Amino acid sequence: MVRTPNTHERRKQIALALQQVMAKKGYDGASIQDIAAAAGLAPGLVHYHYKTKQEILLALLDHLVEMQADRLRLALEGTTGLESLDHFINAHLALGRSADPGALACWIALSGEAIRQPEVGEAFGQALTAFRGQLVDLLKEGEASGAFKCPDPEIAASAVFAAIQGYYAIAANARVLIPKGSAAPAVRSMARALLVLPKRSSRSAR
Amino acid sequence: MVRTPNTHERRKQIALALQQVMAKKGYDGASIQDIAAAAGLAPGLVHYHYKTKQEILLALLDHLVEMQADRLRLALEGTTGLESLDHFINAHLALGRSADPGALACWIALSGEAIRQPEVGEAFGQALTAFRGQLVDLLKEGEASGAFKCPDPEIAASAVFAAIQGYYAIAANARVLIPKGSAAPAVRSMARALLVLPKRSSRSAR
Amino acid sequence: MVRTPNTHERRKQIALALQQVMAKKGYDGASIQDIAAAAGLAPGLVHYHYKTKQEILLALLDHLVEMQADRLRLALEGTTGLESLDHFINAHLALGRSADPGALACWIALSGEAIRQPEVGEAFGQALTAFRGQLVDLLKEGEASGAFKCPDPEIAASAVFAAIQGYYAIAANARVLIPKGSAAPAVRSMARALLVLPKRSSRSAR
Amino acid sequence: MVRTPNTHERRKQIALALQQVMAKKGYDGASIQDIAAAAGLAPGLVHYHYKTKQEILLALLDHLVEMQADRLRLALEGTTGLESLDHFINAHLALGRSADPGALACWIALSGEAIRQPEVGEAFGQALTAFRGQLVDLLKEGEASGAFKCPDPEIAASAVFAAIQGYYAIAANARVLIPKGSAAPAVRSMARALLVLPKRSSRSAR
DNA sequence: GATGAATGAGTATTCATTCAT
DNA sequence: CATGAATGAATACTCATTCAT
Repeated sequence: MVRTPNTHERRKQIALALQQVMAKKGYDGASIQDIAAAAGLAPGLVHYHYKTKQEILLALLDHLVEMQADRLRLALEGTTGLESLDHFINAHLALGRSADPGALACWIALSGEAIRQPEVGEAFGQALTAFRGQLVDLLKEGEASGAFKCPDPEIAASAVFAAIQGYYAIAANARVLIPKGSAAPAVRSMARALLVLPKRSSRSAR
Repeated sequence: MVRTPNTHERRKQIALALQQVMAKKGYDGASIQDIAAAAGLAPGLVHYHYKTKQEILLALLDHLVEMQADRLRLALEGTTGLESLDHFINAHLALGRSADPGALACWIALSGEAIRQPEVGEAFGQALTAFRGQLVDLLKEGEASGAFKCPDPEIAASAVFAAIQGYYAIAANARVLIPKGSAAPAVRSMARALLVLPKRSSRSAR
Repeated sequence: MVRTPNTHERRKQIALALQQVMAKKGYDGASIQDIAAAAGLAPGLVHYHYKTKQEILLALLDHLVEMQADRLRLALEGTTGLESLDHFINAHLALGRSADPGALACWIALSGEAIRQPEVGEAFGQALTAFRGQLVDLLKEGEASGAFKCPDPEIAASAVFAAIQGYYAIAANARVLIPKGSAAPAVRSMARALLVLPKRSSRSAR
Repeated sequence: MVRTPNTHERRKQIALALQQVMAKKGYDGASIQDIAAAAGLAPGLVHYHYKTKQEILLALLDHLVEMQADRLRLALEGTTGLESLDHFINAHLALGRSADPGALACWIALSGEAIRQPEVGEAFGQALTAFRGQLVDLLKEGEASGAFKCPDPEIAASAVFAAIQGYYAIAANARVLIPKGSAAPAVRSMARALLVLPKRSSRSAR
């Protein structure tokens, strides 16, 4: 387990370098030389750690998913019902404001690569599925706990998830179109349209 | 009258060939040779009609926008108030089902190119801006006509538009995640959460 | 003789367009489209009047030679002996100052093309030979008329001609290296070193 | 010490290959493939060592200038006054006979490229300026040492330099026009016309 | 592990030339 | 004569991948 402690580090280093370069040049535009330079490594070393360029992309996807999952775990900790839902939305829409400025651009670029590279497509699809799955679970739990009713959790989860992904797309390409700070509240409001809330708690969360 | 025989036709032909190829291979993956082959033309001819590959992409974007605008015009004809809003949503979410099968994939690919190619970014941003602008107008008109109240049309328009764009992203990459036929109704429901409707018309349209 | 009066005009027009473009972009850099544009003609028309691009170059060479020959004829008219020599030098070194600003650059470019294109090489060599031949004749005549003695007209002609051509090369690439107005007087002085003048006429001409 | 194994060598190898090809096909005619083939290298390697084709041309110019400078240094060693001048002339006019058979043709081709490629123009102009500068210095020293008087070293240097460059141009394109072995003596004679020599040393050197 | 030189296929773009109208 | 669309070969340059050291 402590064998070649370097390798793991190097791999992450390279994946992050791809993120950095890809955010500005896209996947095709990010040459191995670019990546190596961004990582401060010799070009030959990249292919020592990754067999192909695609492998780096998949590793980056993993990394992005993990980061997001961590953020989610933290956000959902100790929450239930509506609060869980709201925190899910908040955590996701924090992507644009997060530490990695290129993560958003990479996500959009990944979405494009996913269409043409089957392996990427599958991995990306799984990531989407997993996140949406959490949302479904969360809605079912909310219903089970009596926090709210949700006539069709599958449909509701997809809709909320779509709203989130859509804000990503707009934020990446035309940030001006999103009034500052309006994304999360708006999605939270819209989400409520897909639930039936008990009588007295109609205020939006935070 | 036969003066400019076919140059306009050829340009459209080439742009459509790009759409066809790009849907499967992405923008970078669509070589000029591929495009020419898809259009049934000699490779050299492509650059006779378009100076650069980017120009073809911009022409394709124009085409996609026009198609969508036509669809919208048709859908909005003679409608007002809530109906307008619903038809806007329906028309947009028809993209996936439309005649051009690759249009959706191209739209996602375009969104990626928009990030790295400034010219594309501007054009794509303008397209987004224009469509969202229609939504804003529509909400303001609805309010003016008393069909509903909309506390903040800018925010509401962005949110609804995000949901639409998000469905695009999911449809392109993980269609299974969207229960058949659920997209438009879900967005219409969510839209209502951002409006204040008069007493008795709370059923969804269409 | 009056048959297709247009053709002759068109050919000259095209050759001059080549001169114009070639002066700035060189021969390879001058595309048929460029030439056509400079001549204000449709691209297809160029190949109607000239079978190949090389033919235009040869025509341009002819034109340049004719222009220079005209200038020479004028300059040498009614002169003899030393005066002829001096006027030959003056006329040639006027090239840089002449009406056609690109002629000099074209001449240098031609000299480069002459090396790789045999047909151009032959034509260019003939042009050089012809001009130097005039110089030889002129020196022989001067000797015959007793104006001066010239031990070896072949050698002297080549040397004077080289000096002239060398000024072309320098003028085209580093005009600053030539003190204003110094070229012709310097060559005239140098030429005298290859002659034996009678006692009292050692002043320079013009 | 074995750290930068061969990159410098490769660059020279490639530049010399350009010289070889360019002498016969000119600069535009020398394709990267040609150059690689002439150097016995894989095509891709050329662009590994040089970013652009122009860079190779500039390297070749440097090489040619260095070769010539070496030849000059050797020729001028331990000489003064008239002898220096004569050796300068001799050394320059040895170019055609030198080991590199294509050097002359390349020089002419370079002169053409210098006109249209600004970077080449500057470098070529600097080379011309440097060589002529040596001539100016040499003339001033000769005057300072009392070997001869030179009323205007700037003008004289340009004239002698022009004669040399002119012989290049003629040698490259119409060698027959130069009687064998006549170039250097002729230029030496002409050079004297721009000097005032002390009474008794009117024989030519070498 | 690490280096950087090497490979060779791939790509956008240019262009002389042809040709139907 | 004239047009401008069409052709297909050529070219500089890029790049993922390999490999000797």
